[in-house]
Amino acid sequence: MKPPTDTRHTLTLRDVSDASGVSEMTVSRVLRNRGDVSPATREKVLEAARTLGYVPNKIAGALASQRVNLVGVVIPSLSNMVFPEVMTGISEVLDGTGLQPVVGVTNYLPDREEAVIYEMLSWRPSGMIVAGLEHTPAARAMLARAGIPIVEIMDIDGDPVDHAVGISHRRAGRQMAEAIIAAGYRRIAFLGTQMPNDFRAKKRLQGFEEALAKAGLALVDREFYSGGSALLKGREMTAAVLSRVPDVDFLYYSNDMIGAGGLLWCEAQGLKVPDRIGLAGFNGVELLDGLPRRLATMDACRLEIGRKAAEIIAGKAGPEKTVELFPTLQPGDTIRS
Amino acid sequence: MKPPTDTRHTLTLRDVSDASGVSEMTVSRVLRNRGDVSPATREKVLEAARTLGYVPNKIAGALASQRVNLVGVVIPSLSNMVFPEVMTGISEVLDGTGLQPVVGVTNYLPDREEAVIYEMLSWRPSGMIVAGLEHTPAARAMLARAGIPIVEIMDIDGDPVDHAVGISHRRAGRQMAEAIIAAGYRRIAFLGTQMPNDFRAKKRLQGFEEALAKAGLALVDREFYSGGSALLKGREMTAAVLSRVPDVDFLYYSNDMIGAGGLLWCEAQGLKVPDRIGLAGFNGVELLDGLPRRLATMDACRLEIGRKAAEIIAGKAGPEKTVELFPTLQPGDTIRS
DNA sequence: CGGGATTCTGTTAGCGCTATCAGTAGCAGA
DNA sequence: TCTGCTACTGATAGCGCTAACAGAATCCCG
Repeated sequence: MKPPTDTRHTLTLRDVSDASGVSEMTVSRVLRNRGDVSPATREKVLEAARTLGYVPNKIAGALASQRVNLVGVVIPSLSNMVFPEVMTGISEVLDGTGLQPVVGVTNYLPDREEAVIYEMLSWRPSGMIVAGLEHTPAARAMLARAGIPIVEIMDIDGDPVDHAVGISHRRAGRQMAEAIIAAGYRRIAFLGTQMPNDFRAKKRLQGFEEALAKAGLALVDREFYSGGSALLKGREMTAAVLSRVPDVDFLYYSNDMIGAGGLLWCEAQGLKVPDRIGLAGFNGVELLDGLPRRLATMDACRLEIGRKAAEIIAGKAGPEKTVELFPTLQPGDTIRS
Repeated sequence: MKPPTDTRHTLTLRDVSDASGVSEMTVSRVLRNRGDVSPATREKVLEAARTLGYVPNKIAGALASQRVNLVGVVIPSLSNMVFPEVMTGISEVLDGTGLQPVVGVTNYLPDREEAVIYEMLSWRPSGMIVAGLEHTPAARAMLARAGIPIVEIMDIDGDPVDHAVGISHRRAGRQMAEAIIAAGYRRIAFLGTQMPNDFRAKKRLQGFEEALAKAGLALVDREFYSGGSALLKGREMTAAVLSRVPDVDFLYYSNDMIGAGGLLWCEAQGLKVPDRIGLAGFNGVELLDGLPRRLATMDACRLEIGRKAAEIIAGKAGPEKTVELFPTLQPGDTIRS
């Protein structure tokens, strides 16, 4: 066993093979734990690899074996609490499988999404998990002919490329509206993000308005925002709505953060919640547990979505193409009962 | 120009070359925008690539060119607001450069970090950005001999492998303590995470206690938590401290989320903030803007850290090995002035 | 109008690894 | 002793792409 050659070129299998006196092939086998190698040889090789500080080149390995242990995950944003939790679910399941998630962020921009998908596919991952069902035609086409499992997550109201795991946002909106109406609220306003490409928020609003219409009602006001601290925006928007429509009796927020901001504002104003005014959000974020009063919400099954999607990629799932999850309404303390 | 061959094998340069009647090399040149190609040929090739739906194989390209446009980013967690903002800074700078960040999450586990670093290095990225200065010896060694720029971020109190960009957490803790003492508080408690591997929180506490000691003071109480909703934990811990030490007059939290929880709790209890009791957190998270009263905090320069780190990787920075940033203390409304 | 530059395209030889198959021992059973 | 295994190791041939150079075609200017 020769001493480590300390030249400055990056190490290859060849260096380990030289150092341990066996063929490159045998080193490769040891390092991948594949095929039979005698314990003595194995030890010798590991020792050499360790002292050299050898790190295999997966690029070459992947090219040779036509196998890449990467799973592309394409999501719109990391800064709202929802996707990190999806990631947690994905990691949990992938952890044992040798598969590794690689995250790409699109900022809700379709062109950016297309670019990210292209970039990821060019690394020939073993699977792709993409948020949403709406993509550019080119992106859809690329995914369709990639020849790997594709899972579109979060939403099932639409036509998936391959697999889909998620909830029906339209139905979620409808359910919330029904609960609100059943609780006797009648002058209802909507407060949400001004994001042309947040299709899921849009579908929730659609479902919500459908259910209102069915009950002969319509939104008495709506208010949109974009950017900034969601909590703060929630306060501001709530103030705006209440000054425009003082007798509004329910505020439906497109997400929990602005809802929480609204709730804090109402409390500070001394408005009686949920009697004088009711509130509801969407997502079921953990943050709500810490608020003085629990905001009504609907959990989006984020962890479970991540898990199921990863199971499909890992080949641990059944043959169903679409997995629908059912969010539960958490009435909290902001809808009267 | 032949019609697309619709066999089910994945496309290669060869397919595009066949379809467009030029050599593979020329196709490669067109697709990478490198070298001179006549406009006519270029158009022909692009057309063929487009209709075939060709996606280049970066694995092969990277192996051949010995260049990988990936930057490994290793961070402990995605679920606290701090790292997403660092990511934003990184993406901002990397966006124009052709470099792409790849995120790995360690959950504050050193062994996990070592594994993630190994995995990433095996893809031969162009650079690595790693949170923190504390790593396993093996991880440090791998980074040191990877032959690529390494940037350790967030913290500069220690010995970097290569570059470091961050703030001095020890100093941050000290500064906060000095401000608190100057404001006349004397019975000070600390509330933080029970994470043996959150070295930065630990350093802040050290600095904090040093400054207290210098003023002849010591913490009157300390309370730790792990897991769960930070906001909720903040409430619970605050309640616990106040019941144990009723005359405590300042609460120093290791992060803004638990601080916010504590603040909400104090308000709900009718405790006079900041006269009866003062509060401070750490991080400067956007969320605080939405609270009824602004928590005193210290921003951690997250965006700027991300930007500077990316600039170093992209070769857009000066030669300095360590970049120290200086957080500013934001007294908010929870320290008396 | 010829030498040399310029523009464009093709040929060749790997990048560092793994799949595949071909050995070489060693050993049990006939 | 020979056959037939099993256990182990090595030689060879790519994976799909790009660097580097070589050649062909065109152009420029004195």
